[in-house]
Amino acid sequence: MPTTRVTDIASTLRAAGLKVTAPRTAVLHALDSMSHVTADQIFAAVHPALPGTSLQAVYGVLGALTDAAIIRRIEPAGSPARYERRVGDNHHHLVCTGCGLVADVDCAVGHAPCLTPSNTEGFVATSAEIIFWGRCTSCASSSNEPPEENRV
Amino acid sequence: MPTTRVTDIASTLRAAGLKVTAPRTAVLHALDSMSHVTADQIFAAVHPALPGTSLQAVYGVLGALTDAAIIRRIEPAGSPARYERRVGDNHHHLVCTGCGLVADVDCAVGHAPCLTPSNTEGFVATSAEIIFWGRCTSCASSSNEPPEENRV
DNA sequence: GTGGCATCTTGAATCACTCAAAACAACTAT
DNA sequence: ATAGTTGTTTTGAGTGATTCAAGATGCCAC
Repeated sequence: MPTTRVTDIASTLRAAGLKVTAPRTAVLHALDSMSHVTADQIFAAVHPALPGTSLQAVYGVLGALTDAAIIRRIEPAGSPARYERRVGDNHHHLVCTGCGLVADVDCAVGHAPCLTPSNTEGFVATSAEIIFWGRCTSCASSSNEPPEENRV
Repeated sequence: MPTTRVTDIASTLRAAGLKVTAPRTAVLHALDSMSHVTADQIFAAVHPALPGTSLQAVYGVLGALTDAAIIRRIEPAGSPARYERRVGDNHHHLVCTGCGLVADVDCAVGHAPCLTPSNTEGFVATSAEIIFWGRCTSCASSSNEPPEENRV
């Protein structure tokens, strides 16, 4: 469970062998209150408190944190990459075809049942990624049809 | 099973209410011999026979065919969109993290077992998309580690 | 054969992201 | 505490994939 305390953020970074910097702390802090957000949204959240921070720095931070498995990157079709702090469990995502909202889903049956194609065609599969496409509450009620290919 | 005969391609298009044009026929024909290919690759395949065809036309054709559910678009993270002619069944994909190769996988357990989050958080899920990440035969044997983040 | 409208061509623009060089700042060792 | 080393960030530019727009073309219905 991620926490909001700066000290913990610092030790998380250090544990991964990463230097503790203001942009990194700010990005991780922002990801505690937002989830499934884009680099732009994170930048917008971080910028007021840390006006010197550049968008490229945010990209760099997100890349480093993703490589270190501190955060997870998800890339639904038609959407810019989104990031979340929940890592290490096998959970999946619901994506609204109307507004692009993303929600978490725990794998319904514990450990991935149909998710073991193992050696098909010589492939060695190492992980499975599932995206459920549907409509979120407000999109489902507000309009029955998506307003003109309003994709993520 | 898609067929190669031009007549059948024409009737497929007409059945979807689409006009039968040279670019569309050529794209569908190309997709009979290639699968999981990018717009660029399709353009390259189509261009020699139909030199007047533009890349934008290929994008347009692919969009129209995708909307008409004649072809399927898959967008693995980090890869440009890929297209395949196999539609209407629930099959999924293996993507090689080394070279980007994509292979089909039939859902191992018939009808999507862990794939029914149904109404989580008010979401109404309509379809599930699975991507298995792994290494293809040649990438698995040629090198044990991916050569420097050689992502799709 | 002709008209109407979908489709294609041409050209430009956008979005999300990456690359590169130089300035800077964390951690390490003194 | 201080200086050095090296990883990060800043600034600025560039790229790939895709989309947008205006006008020309050509498919199909009549």
